[in-house]
Amino acid sequence: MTKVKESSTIQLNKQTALQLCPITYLMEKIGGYWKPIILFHLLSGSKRYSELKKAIPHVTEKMLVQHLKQLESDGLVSRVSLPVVPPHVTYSLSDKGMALRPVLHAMANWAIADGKKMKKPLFRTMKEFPVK
Amino acid sequence: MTKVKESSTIQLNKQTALQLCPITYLMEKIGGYWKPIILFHLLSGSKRYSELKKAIPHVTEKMLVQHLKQLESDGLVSRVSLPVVPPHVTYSLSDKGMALRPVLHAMANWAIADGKKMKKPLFRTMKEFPVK
DNA sequence: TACTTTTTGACAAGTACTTACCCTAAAGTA
DNA sequence: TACTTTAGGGTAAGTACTTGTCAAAAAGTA
Repeated sequence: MTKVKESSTIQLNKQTALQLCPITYLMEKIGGYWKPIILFHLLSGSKRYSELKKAIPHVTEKMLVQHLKQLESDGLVSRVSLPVVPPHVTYSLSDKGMALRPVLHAMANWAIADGKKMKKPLFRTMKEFPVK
Repeated sequence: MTKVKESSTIQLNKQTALQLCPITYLMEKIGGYWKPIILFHLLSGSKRYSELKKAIPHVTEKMLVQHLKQLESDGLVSRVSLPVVPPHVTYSLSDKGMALRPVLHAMANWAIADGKKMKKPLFRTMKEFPVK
C-alpha cells in the first residue's frame, strides 16, 4: 500500500475521531470501493485468487491483490498458500471477517430492495448470493 | 464533483457489474470514506450544516459540502434552506436514506463489538449514538 | 523446445480525492 | 465603523487511488 503521511491534519484528528464515531472506525477497516465487494464474494465460501478475479471482473489485479493484503493484515481475511507450481492460493473470511456478515447482508438487502424499484430490477432475491 | 471519464474500461464494466453484485450497486451510492459517516450522524435527526461540521471535526468543508450534494442528488438526503441571513440550512435523511438504517446500525454494532476487544474499549453501547 | 498456467511484483502514468487558503452576502452587535 | 456569523464557492496544490504494461517461477503439455 502507498505510505500515508502520518503527520497530516486528518491523521491526527482521526485519532480522536476513531474514539468517537464507530462508523469512522469501521471505514478505516473496510472503507473504500473494493473491500466490501471482496468481502461479499468471500461470504459464500473461500475462493482462489483467480476465482475472485472472475467474480469481480472489473477490478484490476493490482487492486485485488492490494486490498486482499490489507484485509489480511487487518485480520479480516485468511490467506492459505500451497507451495506448488503454478501457485495455489485461497482466501477466506476469518472469524473477525465473518462478524461482518450482518453488515454485508444489510448492504445487500438494501441494494436488492432499492434495485427492485426500477423498471428492470437489478436483482431478485438474496438467494442469488448464497452464503456458506 | 469531478467529471469521470465515461469511456474507461471500468466504467463500461461497471454497467454490467451493477446488475450482478448488490454490494457494487450500494458502493456506487454510499461508497467512499465520508458518506457513511455523514449518514450516520444524520440518523439521530436533522442537522444544520454547522452542526455536522462540529460532529465530524476532521472533514474539510469542501468534502462535507461535496458529499452532501451527492447524497442529495442520489435522493438519500434532503436539504432545506431558509432564505435568511446568515444562511440557515438543514440536512436530514430522506425515506430512501432512512432505509439505510439497518446498514448503518450493522456497521456501528460491528465497530462497537470490535472496539470492545481492545484494552481500552473505543465505545460502550449503541445508546451513545441516539437514533431519532 | 515452446507455450500455458497461477499468483503476484515493479514501475510509470493517469485520474480522482482531499486539503489549504482566500472570498462573499447581509443582518446583528459592539 | 468594524467585527461576527453561516453556508458555502473558487482555485491551486498535494496526496492517494487505479490502470496498463512488463516480468518471474517452475511444472506440465503439445
